[in-house]
Amino acid sequence: MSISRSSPYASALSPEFAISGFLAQRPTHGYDLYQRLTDELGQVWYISLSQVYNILKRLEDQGLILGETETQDKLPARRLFHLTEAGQQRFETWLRTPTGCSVRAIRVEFTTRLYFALAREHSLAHSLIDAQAAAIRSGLARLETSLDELPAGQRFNRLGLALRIGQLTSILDWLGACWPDLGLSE
Amino acid sequence: MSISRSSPYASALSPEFAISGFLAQRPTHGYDLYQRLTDELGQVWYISLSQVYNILKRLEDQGLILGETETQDKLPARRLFHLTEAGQQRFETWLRTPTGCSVRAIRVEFTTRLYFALAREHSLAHSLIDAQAAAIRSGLARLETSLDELPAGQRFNRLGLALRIGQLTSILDWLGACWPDLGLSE
DNA sequence: CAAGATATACTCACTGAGTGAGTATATCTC
DNA sequence: GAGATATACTCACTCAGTGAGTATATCTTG
Repeated sequence: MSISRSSPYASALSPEFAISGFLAQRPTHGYDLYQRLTDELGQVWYISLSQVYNILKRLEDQGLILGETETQDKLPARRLFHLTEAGQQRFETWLRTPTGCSVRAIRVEFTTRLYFALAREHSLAHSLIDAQAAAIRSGLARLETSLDELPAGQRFNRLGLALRIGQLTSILDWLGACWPDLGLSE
Repeated sequence: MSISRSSPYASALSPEFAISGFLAQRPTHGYDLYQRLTDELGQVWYISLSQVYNILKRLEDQGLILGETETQDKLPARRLFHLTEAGQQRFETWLRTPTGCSVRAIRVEFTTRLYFALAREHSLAHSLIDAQAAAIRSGLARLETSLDELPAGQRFNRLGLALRIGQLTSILDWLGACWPDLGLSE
């Protein structure tokens, strides 16, 4: 019911904020959320129907969403979920906070954030892109320093670092291109 | 004890094969495995000590490894693990099977495989790199086809695909450079 | 030389990720 | 009229990953 201990996870590695985002647009039920996730964010999240229900259950237990059963004439009953005050606030905060510098986090979390920012206001999306690019540039600088400091003998760790640097650089390029790609250039 | 149902996971997204790999080199205990993971593969896997023990427990339950308690004079007792026949075979198979085409899988799984291949025989590592590059090239071709087929209206999914394509391309570059980087050119 | 940090070695209980099978009805298709 | 597909959700499970706790031995430092 309530959470005495806050979640141990960064927890943005699951589509829970995507679900919150859809619910922020309008209340809806699990089945529909699943469809929207696969239709609109299918290239970002690969998720199963039951996973959607798992997340809904957790969010409800944590008091971030609330569901009410709605019976229908012919079709199965369904539970309409909406964000609570707490859930709304959590989502708004998330929407404006830039992602950390892990490749996976950017690939899925930032992309999701961008999606909802675009649906909200283009200017928000624009500032998110800029902030994210800045975060990556500083992350890259740190990684490059680590690489310089890693002794040449640590061949394997150097290789791993080089891979991460390449990945981040390619994300940076993508960020630069994504504004025009969305057909919104200035 | 035994597993009636085989694991539902691709399961190479956890460091279990890294652990198996160290055990294939010589039997050892959890604490040492943790240290080797962080020292030698620290840029690939970021793992906690208890997670190592979790994995050891699972592998033992699945009959892939076997532990024997060894008491020491002054220091705490420890459990020396070694691969069973099944575990040995599983590792050898894994070591020779190229990774799928997900960015994360390549970043962590392939890199781990390369590490153990290098420790074994350079020629094995060489053929792994070639096979992996080929797998990525064909994955890239598929993604590019999908991108062509995605209607222009699906802006967001197109963007997601473009990101993945960029990531894979950068991995491909890295693969091309990694042989010389290891100081083993030719 | 005693107090405290660090190293050795592992256990336990927990939350959350993710899967797959199952349930039940309604509508669409051939 | 039979069978596939769509709507809508439940349940039980395995595995990922964290954080706190236990207990002893050795190293460090004032």
